[in-house]
Amino acid sequence: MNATNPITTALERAGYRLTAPRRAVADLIVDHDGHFTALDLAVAARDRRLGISRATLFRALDLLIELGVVERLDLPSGEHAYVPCAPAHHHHVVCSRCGRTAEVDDAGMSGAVREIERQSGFRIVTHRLELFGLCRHCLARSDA
Amino acid sequence: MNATNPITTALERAGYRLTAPRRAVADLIVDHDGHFTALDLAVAARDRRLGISRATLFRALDLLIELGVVERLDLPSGEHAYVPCAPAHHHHVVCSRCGRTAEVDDAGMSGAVREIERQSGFRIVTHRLELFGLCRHCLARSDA
DNA sequence: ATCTTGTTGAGACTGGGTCTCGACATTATC
DNA sequence: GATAATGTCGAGACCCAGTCTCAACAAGAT
Repeated sequence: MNATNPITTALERAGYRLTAPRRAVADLIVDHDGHFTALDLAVAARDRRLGISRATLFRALDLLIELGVVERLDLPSGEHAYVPCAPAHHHHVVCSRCGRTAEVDDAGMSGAVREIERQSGFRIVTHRLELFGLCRHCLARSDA
Repeated sequence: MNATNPITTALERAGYRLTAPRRAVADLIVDHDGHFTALDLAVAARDRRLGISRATLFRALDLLIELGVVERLDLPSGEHAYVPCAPAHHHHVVCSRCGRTAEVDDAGMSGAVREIERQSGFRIVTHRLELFGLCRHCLARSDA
């Protein structure tokens, strides 16, 4: 999976050195299906004996967030999680059961934002929308 | 400000004991203008020599969140903050400069949510929308 | 060969939040 | 009024997230 890892490619294209630890973190991330916490990553790294320090792990995450290929989520529980994604403005739909995520585009949000500016008198600069529910897969299973 | 503190009233109405520490936390919160962090509260409590332990402080916060009179915000920086609010579904607009917040209602969000359900195939159960920008006050000041 | 710069691991540190435990107050029960 | 059950409390240990510093090292530039 090394050759086609989109995270690795993004790092390379942005002019960062493609070091072994960064490559390893990128691989760990694409191997995850849904979202993951910093601890998840650390445990996975330890299990595979990758010898990546916590500092490096967080540094790599920061980098990937900056590049827009990973985003931080705030789960309703208050936990922080990370999710790999495409580097464009979008929102995340998170399955509360299995953790899978999907990205959705604007979907009429910009209209809502304008309405909110009118209501509040604020000038909105940025916003974050996170949606939680059940994915197709878990829906089908819970029907059965 | 004791008699009319809406947080105190909410606690009372929900059947919780109105103890001194809880009353104190409620007062600290309404004395804050915008959002505040757990640390802010702890420091304020220490400054006023209220003798409230951290555990009690977090317990009180949990309670208030459960009652819906306080909500947890996730600032873009990743910090957790709390904000007092009305116990109905709404969204928060946060001023990035002064921390003041406003509440806004649905504002066309339910339409957007339906559209997102269609796009993603998820059944959305809940969502969180947080908006960041400049409040009227800070806008006026930055124009000058 | 040397210098600069980017990256790393180790480990200390801060803050958020939870948990346990023993003490105490309140309320209900006898 | 005595007693038991329950709610709440403070202290302090504990765990996780994330940041920071520092010394070592590797790669590329000169």
